[in-house]
Amino acid sequence: MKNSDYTVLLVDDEPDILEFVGYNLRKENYQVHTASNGEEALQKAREYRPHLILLDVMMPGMDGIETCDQIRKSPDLENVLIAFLTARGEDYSQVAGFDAGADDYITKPIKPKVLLSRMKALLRRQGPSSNNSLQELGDLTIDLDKYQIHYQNKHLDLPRKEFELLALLTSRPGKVFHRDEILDKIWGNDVVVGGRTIDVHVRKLREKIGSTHIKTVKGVGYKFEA
Amino acid sequence: MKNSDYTVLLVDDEPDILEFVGYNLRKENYQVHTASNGEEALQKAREYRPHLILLDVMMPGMDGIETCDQIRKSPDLENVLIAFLTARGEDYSQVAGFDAGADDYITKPIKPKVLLSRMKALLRRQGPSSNNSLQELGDLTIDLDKYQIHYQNKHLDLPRKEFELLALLTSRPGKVFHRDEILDKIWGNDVVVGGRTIDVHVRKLREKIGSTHIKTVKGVGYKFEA
DNA sequence: GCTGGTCTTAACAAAAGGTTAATAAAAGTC
DNA sequence: GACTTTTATTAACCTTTTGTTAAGACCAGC
Repeated sequence: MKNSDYTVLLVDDEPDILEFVGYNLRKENYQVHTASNGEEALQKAREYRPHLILLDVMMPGMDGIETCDQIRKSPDLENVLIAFLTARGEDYSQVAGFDAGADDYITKPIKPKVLLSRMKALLRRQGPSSNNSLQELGDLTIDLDKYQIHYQNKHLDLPRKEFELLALLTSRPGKVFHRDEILDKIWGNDVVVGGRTIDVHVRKLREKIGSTHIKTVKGVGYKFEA
Repeated sequence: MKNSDYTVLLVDDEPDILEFVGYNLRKENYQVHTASNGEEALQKAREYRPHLILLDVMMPGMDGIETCDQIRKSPDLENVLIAFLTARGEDYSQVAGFDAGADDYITKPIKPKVLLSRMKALLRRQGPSSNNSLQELGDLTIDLDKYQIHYQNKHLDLPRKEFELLALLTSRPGKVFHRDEILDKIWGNDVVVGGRTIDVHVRKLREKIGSTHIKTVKGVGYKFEA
């Protein structure tokens, strides 16, 4: 895996740092995005899915620790690497940082060689792993491989039929699936089940992911809405 | 995973350091072994298979960098975590250390809180994915070459089928493998075995590595979870 | 050909999931 | 507003799938 395959999100409120570090990273062919505060960091992390986030601790508004916390709480981001940047010798925040789930801690003033070495070590350890069987729908993430969904920061295993039904509906958000269509796709043409079977599964799903997502279209069928 | 599940090898030529750091680690319930030079470190690393080696850089004879190098060259040890201990501000050796394959770099004087936090971060990250013939999954290490696993500080030889099954499941942690898929990959398309064969192997595995790791997804198959 | 571990099978037990049926509620029709 | 049709909700029931066990078949190494 080459450096150019890695995306780094650089977060600092000082433009000088963004420029200096960004320059050094780009020189090594890393894909670099920047943010200058915690909120922006979260938003860009979701947008660009970086492999590594370099996160300044001291920032106005949401500081680095809190940002890190938010990231770790977000199921779709919880596996990203996070390295803090901070002034030397702040032992307390160093500990707090690791407790918040940081993977490394790099002291300012930043020396490019040291930074790059540490990054290499971190990224090497991470190894190549990516999950593109994920389907993201707002607060709901569906992992087709794992038969698992993330909802409100929780992982939830679903029974087979429920999962298949949800996966079907979410495969084309907004589209109404006729009851017959659902029966065909999930039960098969030949299998005959009673009229209320689908409803029961829908109900169980609604119990788990809230009743707003799956909408009834009377006389027709069901649809998923984000 | 508790601290007491982790084995740490502490290497320094100064007895004071060994005692001071050793005391602090043991207080946190880590399993600690010590060595006072590079040769001893290598030998004890092979003997105890630590999760983490804390390695002083400046030592008489074989220094830390070279020791690290030797460790990384040794196939059975190449995946162990290594953190260097050294006096502050030696940037050159810091870079050299990472180049030699270190995972972290901790400056003396050592502050127990900082050390413990860094260790925690390192050990936590060890969990997901690494790509050699050794696969590390938290408290479980799978050695594809040796048909052997390492679980809770013990080496365990597994029968072929059990091992292959485990290796398959852990090749993509979290992914559900359908029973058909398992049969295909381990028994081959053409071989026909009875319906309970997989279950029996799963049961034996669970007997050996605990029942939490391998999860049943009813109607679908099995998955491995750290 | 023994021998000891490994693998498969078969029978039964247990669990989990799926379906049904009865009833209530809601939406559509006239 | 009364009637009809469709969907929601329950909980009990039943089916399917998996867990467990022990016995015997298999196979490699000696």
